[in-house]
Amino acid sequence: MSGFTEELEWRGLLHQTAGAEVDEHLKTPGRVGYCGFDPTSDSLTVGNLVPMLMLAHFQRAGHCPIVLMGGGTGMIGDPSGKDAERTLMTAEQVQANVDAQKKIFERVIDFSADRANAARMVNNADWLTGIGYIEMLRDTGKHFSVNMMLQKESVKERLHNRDHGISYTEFSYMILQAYDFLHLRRTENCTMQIAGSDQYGNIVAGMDLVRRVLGPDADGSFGVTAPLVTRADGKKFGKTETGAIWLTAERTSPYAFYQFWINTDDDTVIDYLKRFTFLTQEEITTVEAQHEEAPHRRDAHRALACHVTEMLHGKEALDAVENATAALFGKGDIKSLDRDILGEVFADVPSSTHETSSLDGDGVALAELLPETSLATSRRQAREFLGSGGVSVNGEKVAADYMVTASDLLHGDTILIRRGKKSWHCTRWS
RNA sequence: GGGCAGAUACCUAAGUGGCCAAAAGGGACGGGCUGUAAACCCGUUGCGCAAGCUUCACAGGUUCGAAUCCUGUUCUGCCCA
Repeated sequence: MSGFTEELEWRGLLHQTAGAEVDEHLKTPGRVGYCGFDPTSDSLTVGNLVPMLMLAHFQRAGHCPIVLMGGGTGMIGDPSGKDAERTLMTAEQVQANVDAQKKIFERVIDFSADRANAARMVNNADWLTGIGYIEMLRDTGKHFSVNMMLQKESVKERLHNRDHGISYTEFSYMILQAYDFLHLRRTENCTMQIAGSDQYGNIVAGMDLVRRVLGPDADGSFGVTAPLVTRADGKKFGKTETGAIWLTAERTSPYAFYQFWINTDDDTVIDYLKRFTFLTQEEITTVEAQHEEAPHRRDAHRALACHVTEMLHGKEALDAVENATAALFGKGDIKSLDRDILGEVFADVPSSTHETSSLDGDGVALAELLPETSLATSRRQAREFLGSGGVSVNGEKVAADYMVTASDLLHGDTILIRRGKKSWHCTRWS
């Protein structure tokens, strides 16, 4: 086995390969492989992390990764796995999203030019938008059999779905993606396509096109897919009650991001370490042993959250998040934190502002304050939480009839309230 | 186009004149046990301190009284064409 596929294999990132003798092909360093990403948003989610990391491993194995931004195909929309027709985006929107996503890729893959196998980023809008319709039909469409296209799972599903159907536009998506592979083969000598398992059909379509156009004598082309990431409870990976987990701080704070990983199920945490970090097999074995020996220390969870957070948000953000975590969940005393640390720790926590004057005299009943925060939606609910002893002020549990007064202020302007074990809210007073 | 069935809280779903703010389960949330787990146990789950108020697709009507009966509207599913 080649270094690349072997690496993917033990990490649980290898689902299928396409093309004969992939391993043989990959024994020669400097091969070129690509993976496509959809610029339908200005960010990417943890679900996109798998193909990103596959490219990273491809690069680490000595090959040359290409990130293909689907600026052109993104204007069409892939029917795979979508139950409804996509709304089309404007060229400007797509370009803005491409620019935003590039920053994320730079965190995971090495684009620095001085490296021999530096990663490159290309945008298929550059070649797709210039092609004439007649040209496309003559040179490319010719090689596709509609009968075969109708057999594809992604198309079939939509064909049988009377409510949504599939437009001619989306039906053509496969041709465009196949064309990408051919184009990259011609211009970059790219022989490899990497993607999630749902893209297998599209990869094969691309390989077919390359073979038909370049002839059977040309060097082969290949594909590698990763399995779907699963969760212990069977729910979709990367989604929480509050929504998807994004890879940029603007959409998902580093704190929330870290929390997402640290809350990983015991049953999957080792799998995730393999898939989402660059830790070596030995390192993971060590962590696994620690985890089995003393699960309450949560070494595996911490290692996972720590590595992934550092990869995407940097060391500085990780430090801040770990400080915050220690203060919020550890033994740390909230009251003794100095002003700057406090500000940092609670930067990502929901907050609200209030009039300091209302704290004068007897102060304000906590039952009345809670509905004004993110912690309770009504007074009734607030009393419920207070009654069951689920609320703390500045880290200390309080009674149901607790009155918040000026003496609770930390550094003169902040009062921290916690509901339950994990929900924090920061009230600021002025 | 014709016929039939349905629309109840976050979801599934009971309720078919007063005892209904509305059963049950799931989910979610709080407490306990723990490891910021899992499993398990307890509790809460329209608003209000309360009297009470606003809810059962929407709009009217019958009645002392409606989620429940009547009329119309919208939407959904199924069957025939």
